[in-house]
Amino acid sequence: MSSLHIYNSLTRQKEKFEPVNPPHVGLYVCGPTVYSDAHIGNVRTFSSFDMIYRYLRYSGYKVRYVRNITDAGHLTNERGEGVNRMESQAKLESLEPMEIVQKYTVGFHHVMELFNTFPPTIEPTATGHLIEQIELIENLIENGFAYEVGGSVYFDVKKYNETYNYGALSGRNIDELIAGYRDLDGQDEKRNSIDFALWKKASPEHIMQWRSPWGMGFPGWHLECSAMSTKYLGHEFDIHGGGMDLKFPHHECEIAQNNGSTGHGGAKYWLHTNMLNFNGQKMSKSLGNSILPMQFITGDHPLLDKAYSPMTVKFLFLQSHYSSELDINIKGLQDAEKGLKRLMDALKEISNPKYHIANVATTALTEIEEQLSRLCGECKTNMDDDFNTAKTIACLFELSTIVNSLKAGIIKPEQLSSDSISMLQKTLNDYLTDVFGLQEDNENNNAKLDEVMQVLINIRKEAKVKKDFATSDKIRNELLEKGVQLKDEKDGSVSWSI
RNA sequence: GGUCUUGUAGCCGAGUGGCUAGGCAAAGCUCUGCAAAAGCUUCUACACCGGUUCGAAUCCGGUCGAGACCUCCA
Repeated sequence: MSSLHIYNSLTRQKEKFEPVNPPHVGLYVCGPTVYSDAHIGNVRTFSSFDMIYRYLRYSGYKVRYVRNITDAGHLTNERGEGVNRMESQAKLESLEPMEIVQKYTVGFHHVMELFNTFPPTIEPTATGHLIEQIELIENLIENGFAYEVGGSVYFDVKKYNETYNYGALSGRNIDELIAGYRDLDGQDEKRNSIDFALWKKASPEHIMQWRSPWGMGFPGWHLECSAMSTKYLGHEFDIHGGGMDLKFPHHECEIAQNNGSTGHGGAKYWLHTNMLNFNGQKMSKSLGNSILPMQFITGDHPLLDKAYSPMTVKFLFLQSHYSSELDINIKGLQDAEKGLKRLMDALKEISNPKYHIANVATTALTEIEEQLSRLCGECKTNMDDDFNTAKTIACLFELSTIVNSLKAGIIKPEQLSSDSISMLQKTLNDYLTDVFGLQEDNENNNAKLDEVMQVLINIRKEAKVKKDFATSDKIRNELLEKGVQLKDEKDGSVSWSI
């Protein structure tokens, strides 16, 4: 079906992508915890997986894309007294926990829509799958990989490691982990410091707690993803993704839970997207320097010089590889804005019907056609190589140069058959629109505004005919001050853009 | 401390041992009433020191620097 190769974190090498059950592909991505606003780093991760989802579909796969919503809250401190995140934030804001969940879920969806990402095909919540999670724990206890102590249940990592390899994904070994934990106190109930909670007993004041065979409590941090990926994608599925920061312990624990309960590790391929920095500094909730997506869009942040559209930010992401760390800064945003405009202008230009006239194909391909054909083919080759969007974009820029040369008359229409023109248009459109999910900022697509602009353009045209350049320049300059740029095109027409 | 990643031209950022990444910026030219846009041209780098090789940005070793995870985070 395709020659896609992806870098598998589990094996630490690039592998040919062979779905368990083609043409179907199961994709699971660890979603957000909805107890605060999603920040721009979250958006990078989910945009990356959106691109992956889109490209898999574009390649002909039928994808079930599951991305969870974590709404149950986790321990802030696994060794400590078990503060439920959802609950503490709720008290702070005097809201019901589920109100917070609702508020931030809606906000998250809104942001993802602004960034033009597709919703997953299933978006399960942790609280909606407590039965499955409890069943999973019972299963693990039965299989001897979990033990109950005083109303809590822990995963027995040492026991697990006798049969499986805890650390296969993250490259850690349990002896070192135990050694590393030694100086930390409060390992009261656990058999070993590295054991992790599957179910945590809740104290009476916890608002979010549920009935279980071990008493009232709440599920452990890693449990929901195992339960829900198994439920919707099966014991063995194709791709599991998430941010690099989840590799350990979260994904390592997930694999352990999967193996311990089903005998299978879950996903065949593990993908990790890398972190986003701002001005060279790590962006994180704990450092308090995270910029919210809406702040980019409004420009309302002391570190930003102006507003940047979601598409500009997304394009900046796509210009680097998903597995590379990316530093976001003003210069980069400005560059991305210009670069994206160049590509979108080229797409708009080549979509003009005037290029799509029946052109007789010559028997031999012209030099330009050969170059064009090569570039279009390379887009796929590059994407098949672990979703190399940066390289693909480089090809698209080169295709744009062909479009612009055509527009400028440097390349003559005779040099390109209508098939070549179609291929050029299709490639730009497919990758920009379908695979990358980039779109025109809708300000440019207002019909009424265009009518108004035509009035101004006509007045200016008349002034120009009369050689009244003072008036014509006044119109152009004052519009520019308002952020609208007029361009006198080669063919005598005038175009405008915001 | 442990595990891992990384160091590429003014900036960002791809790079499969030998062939121009690309974008932005800068300079020149062309086009234009002037602009803008666009086209062409120029600027050609791989932290440092060794090694392997006919040949290394790419592989290996070391040094120095940066970062991530090990603790809530995508």
